[in-house]
Amino acid sequence: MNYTEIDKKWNTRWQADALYKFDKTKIENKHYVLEMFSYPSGAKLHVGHWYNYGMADIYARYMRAQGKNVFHPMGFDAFGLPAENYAIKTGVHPADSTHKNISIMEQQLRDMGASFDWDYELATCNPDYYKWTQWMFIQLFKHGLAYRKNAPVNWCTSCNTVLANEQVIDGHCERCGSEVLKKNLTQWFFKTTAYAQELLDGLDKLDWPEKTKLMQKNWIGKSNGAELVFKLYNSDESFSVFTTRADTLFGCSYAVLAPEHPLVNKITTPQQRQAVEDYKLQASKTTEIERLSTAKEKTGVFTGAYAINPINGKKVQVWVGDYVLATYGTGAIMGVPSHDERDYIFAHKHNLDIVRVIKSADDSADELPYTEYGIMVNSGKFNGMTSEEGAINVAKELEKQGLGKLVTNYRLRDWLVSRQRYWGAPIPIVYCPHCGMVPVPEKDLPVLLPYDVEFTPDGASPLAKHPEFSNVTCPICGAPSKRECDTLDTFVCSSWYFLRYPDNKNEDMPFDKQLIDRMLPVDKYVGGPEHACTHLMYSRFFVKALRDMGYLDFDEPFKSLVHQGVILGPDGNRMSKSHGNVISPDTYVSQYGSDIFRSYIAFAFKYIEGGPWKDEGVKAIARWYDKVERVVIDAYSTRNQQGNSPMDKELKYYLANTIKCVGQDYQDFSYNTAVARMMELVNTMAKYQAQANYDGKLLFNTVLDFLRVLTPLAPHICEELWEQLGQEYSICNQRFPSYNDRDLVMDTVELAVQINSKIKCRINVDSNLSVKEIETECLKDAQVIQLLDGMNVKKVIVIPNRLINIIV
RNA sequence: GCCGAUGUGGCGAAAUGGCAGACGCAAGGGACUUAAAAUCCCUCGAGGGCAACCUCAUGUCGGUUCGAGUCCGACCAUCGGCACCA
Repeated sequence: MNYTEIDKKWNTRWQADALYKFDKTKIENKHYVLEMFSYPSGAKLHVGHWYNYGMADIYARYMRAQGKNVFHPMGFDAFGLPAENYAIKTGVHPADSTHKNISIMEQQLRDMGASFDWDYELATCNPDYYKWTQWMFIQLFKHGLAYRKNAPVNWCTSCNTVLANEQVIDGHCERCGSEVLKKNLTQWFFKTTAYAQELLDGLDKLDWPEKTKLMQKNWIGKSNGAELVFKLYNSDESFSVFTTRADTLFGCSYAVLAPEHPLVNKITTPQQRQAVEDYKLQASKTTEIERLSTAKEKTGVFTGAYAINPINGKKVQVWVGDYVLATYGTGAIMGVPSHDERDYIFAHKHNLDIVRVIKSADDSADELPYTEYGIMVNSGKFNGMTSEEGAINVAKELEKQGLGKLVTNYRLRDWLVSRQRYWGAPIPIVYCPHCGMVPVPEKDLPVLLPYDVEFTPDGASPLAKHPEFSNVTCPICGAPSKRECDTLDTFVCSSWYFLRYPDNKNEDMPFDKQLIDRMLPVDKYVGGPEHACTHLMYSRFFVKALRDMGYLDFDEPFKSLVHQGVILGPDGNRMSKSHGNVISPDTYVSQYGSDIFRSYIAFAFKYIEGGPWKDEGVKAIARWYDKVERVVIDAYSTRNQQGNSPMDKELKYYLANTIKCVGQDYQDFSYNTAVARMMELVNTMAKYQAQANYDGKLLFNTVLDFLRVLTPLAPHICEELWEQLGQEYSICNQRFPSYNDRDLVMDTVELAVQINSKIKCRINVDSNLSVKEIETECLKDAQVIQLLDGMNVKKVIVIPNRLINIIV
């Protein structure tokens, strides 16, 4: 069989016949299968694409064969830095390179033979898409979920743009690896923190990998504690600190404000001003990396001011220190050196008091700092209380005096969405000298991204250098105004694309609510785990926000999620040009065809784990398909042969077992075992054919069912064989076969016989015997009697279909 | 440092607490062939024994159990995530 020719033959026909067309009239039976869409790079599809799209296609085809109305769209995440950086390097405009890449990649994806319905294609860089991305922004803005603020933000020195918290990995830019600085800038944020609790609670109900849910949970970082008010000594000013350990408040001997804390300037005494100013300057110049590398060193400067410990009225020094984060809690902490490691180091270095106020229950482990929970001491009327009780009671006591309250804090920050780059969706806001921030009226959307822009990155937004774009009149009062010239983070575009697919041609709305409420959530979402705290979190935020604004009626975008593993280079490193270890699927596909290639990657790896590439087995899979062809064609030629064989029962068993196991495996993305089961069946069919005078009709029917089972994995080959067997087009419309439970039961079954848990022999018993009967049968067995040799049988454990354990 | 995952033949990997290594690859032997390819058959965790068989083996050490790759505890190694989050 010429596999590459049949790829073409059938793929062309399937596309001409629109075989994978989603039936919009039967939404109640829909099954939405989605793979994370891809970035249109100029390169050819790589092994990773095949691993993601090819393998998920097996699932999609299986669900089709189960009678589901499968919705399986594909599109492109087309805005973003690579195209822009490519443009800076080569001068090719991002719009041109992107559109070209999309058409190349689309063709490659079509050639893959996956069951996408291309009618629903979308690309986020097209105005008819980003019009609605902008619309989303405006809705969020109107509901107070998009806002602008000046804050310390992450600045990538090489990309010349700000980054979201989620895009900073170990102090480096996730995209280019350059160092990230903290800068105070006015930027746009989405209020993801408004949904912190719901994002956390919703995780329980999701069929997602536990690991991923845990990552989101940790990222959200809920922590219960208290805010306590410290009044400044001889002043009307005060500040709050956040703590989870209000039980240690009696041990507080100082307080620290973050360098960016607004109160620092107000309270610093003239004598300390110079030192504090110097310290602040130095802190602002520190990169994330430097802060991390000096993590253990606790620097700081005394402000000269004193505050009052609210629980005991003690006067404590107020310091500035960069180990306190401006962006978490209140940007200020109480220093309790005796019971916090960092405070301990800080106090030691700066000669501050260390007062023990918690004791361990058993008087052991009394070294300071003691950071565990324990019993309160030196704490006035709270003495003797446990830390758990104390943390709540101290806060409640202070609450009575208006000096404290219990609060919950989250580590999650609001999502920074503006970028100082060109190739993204413009933020639809106008700044009017009279009216302030004005959203672009919806009828004027999209705010088109102009083509003729100077997009060399120099830290300023490229659009600001385009006067026709940036100069507008205020939509409200008509006064000359300026447009917002930043663009949106591409993650904004990808946070709602799954909502657009089902209604991708809608010109009046981003999507029709009636439709979307029936089409969503996505039933099976497939993509890499690297998006755990970015795309997957942002999308959940979008759905919840849209729900609260009344645009849809469900809570979660992705009901069930599967992460594919990563196929590494043969050297065990991630495939990359710089490692020189990139494997191209094309070499294999052009030699063996797409079915054999995807069968190989299905068989050779555990799907969710992946692993280093190796290709020793590709030939073996090709050989296996040759064998399949031989067996199938032979079976066809003997289909009318009358006869019977002692193997009839065995053949039926293997068919039933294959149908059962492979169906389950397809559903579980356990493709390697699915292939193994089908190999067993083919081996059995071949063995059966070698029998004299076998039942040709039985074999032929077995072959037909086998091809139905194999189709999701190898649709082209199966379609070709199906035709050769004179069956009606198309096998892709055939139902997945069912099996008879009776066939799964063999007449007799071999059981291992253990004596004191050691296997001694095996016996064959009738498979429908009860546990009791098996025991009797076994103890009657001559071999067993001999092995027992008159020993005293204490107990017999029978595990049906497995073994018998005789305890003597 | 904290959280999580993983660890099984020469290799990829299988195993609802129940015969460890399914299914393959590679390797070796054989059949067919003038020969090769293809195909088919056999062997294939380690060690011991003429043998029927025996002993040891799922990172290490313990534990629970009639029975542990699987459950529990401690440790080691690798990978991933978070990391001054008060």
